[in-house]
Amino acid sequence: MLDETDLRILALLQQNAKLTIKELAEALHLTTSPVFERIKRLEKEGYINNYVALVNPEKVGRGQVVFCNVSMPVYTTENIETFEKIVRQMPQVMECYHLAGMVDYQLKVLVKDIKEYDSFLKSFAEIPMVKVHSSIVVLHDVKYSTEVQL
Amino acid sequence: MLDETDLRILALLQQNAKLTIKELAEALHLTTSPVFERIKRLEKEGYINNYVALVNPEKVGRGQVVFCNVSMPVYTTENIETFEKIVRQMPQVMECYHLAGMVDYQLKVLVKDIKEYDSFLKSFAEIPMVKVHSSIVVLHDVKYSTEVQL
DNA sequence: AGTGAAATGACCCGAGA
DNA sequence: TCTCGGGTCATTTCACT
Repeated sequence: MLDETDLRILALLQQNAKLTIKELAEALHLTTSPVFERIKRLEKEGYINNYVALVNPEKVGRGQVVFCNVSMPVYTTENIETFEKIVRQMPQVMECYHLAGMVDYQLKVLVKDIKEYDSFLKSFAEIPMVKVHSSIVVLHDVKYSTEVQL
Repeated sequence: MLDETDLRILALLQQNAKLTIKELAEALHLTTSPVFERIKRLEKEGYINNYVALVNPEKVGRGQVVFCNVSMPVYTTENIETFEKIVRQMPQVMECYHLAGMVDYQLKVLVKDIKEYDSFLKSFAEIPMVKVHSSIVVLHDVKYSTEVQL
């Protein structure tokens, strides 16, 4: 599937998507054509999902992270589907995972401050199939990376 | 600080960093020069941290997410600094937050499977100032977004 | 799978409103 | 701050190895 060159391309583009094909080619001791074709292949085959700009949450007033743990008392396929669809549409929810634990879901929510989290929770309480179990406030971010180990 | 045009540029680049300045200019009914200058300003002033390729974790054998909750029994500045430095260097740890809760830290760990998480935990156990409190296995990902609400 | 070259198009920087 | 125009450089394709 992937050879050493592909992995190196992925590693470099995960760190900096603005690298030019020429720069990548130099780093890999190749010309631009094979690098170009490999990138297109990695995109087409789904190794690269997307290229994005990472915005500093603090600078745009979304510096507070809160984890929201919710449980689903009536655990049906329909409830699961409906809830997950709603969550995917909530812009404050950056991440959501279905857990094998005491609570069913964990949501990572990005807000301006605790006051804004309070109003988020109120709107969240309208969703009938889940119950908020607990909220955990983040004191500070230690690490945030989008770079998958290869 | 930021006007409506800046916010629209940030929103678009968060969704797709491969948009050309020309495409952005068309979307905003401007010419390329002001768009170019605004982007440079947003980068220089720290609104845009980075441009990255998002790699599909499943495709490269890192499809299993596990949350690792750890506590720090001896809570000193030195222990905090040392631990956070170690964590930032661990490639399996994608995210780490200092919490205001029952446990002191939550780590989001990306591994191939539970077997690999087991070996991660063993190496983690060598770190003297923390104690693994619990591990929560993810059944499936519901949402993962890097797009901050503007 | 790779090279090298050539056309197309994007980026970037002036001058000017 | 914006528009316009042009020089420079990157991307993309193609013929060949």
